[in-house]
Amino acid sequence: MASENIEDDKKSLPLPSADRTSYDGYNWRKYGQKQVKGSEYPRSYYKCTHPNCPVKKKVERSLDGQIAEIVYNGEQNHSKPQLPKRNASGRQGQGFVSDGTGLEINNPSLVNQVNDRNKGFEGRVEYQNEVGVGVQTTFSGQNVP
DNA sequence: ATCTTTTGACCTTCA
DNA sequence: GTGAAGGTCAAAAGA
Repeated sequence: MASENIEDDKKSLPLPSADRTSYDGYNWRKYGQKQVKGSEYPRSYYKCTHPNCPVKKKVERSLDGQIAEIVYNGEQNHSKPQLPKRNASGRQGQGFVSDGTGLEINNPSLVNQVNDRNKGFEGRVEYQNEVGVGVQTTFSGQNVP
């Protein structure tokens, strides 16, 4: 594999997942695309498809098809969707109903900032990460004094 | 039929 | 108050 597959073949995914863009465990719906100044690449805007999910995601790609920058806005208020969960008939108890990733939902400062539309703050900045348990909270800028 | 993606226009914010 | 850049919404098409 030299370096192709940039915009072709989309029906040959041996993996059960990776249906949407950058599979990170959540479902995103693209709601816009704009070209920002200073960058030759267009920026894509995604929003969580869950109800009551004020989570937004900004994704910028490079010509190589690699993620140049991913900016997450806000936090998931609900757990991850049940993807590879096959429940045969006769299921009742749920011993593992909590988040499958262990993502914590307690960021008053972040929510406050986002809610107040604070400037000089970009919520969370994350780079290409793997799915499963790669959820680190990296804060950029300054926090409340 | 449902859902997602795509594009244009409009709105918001900062200087 | 205007301009520019960025951000968001809506309608239509495709899968």
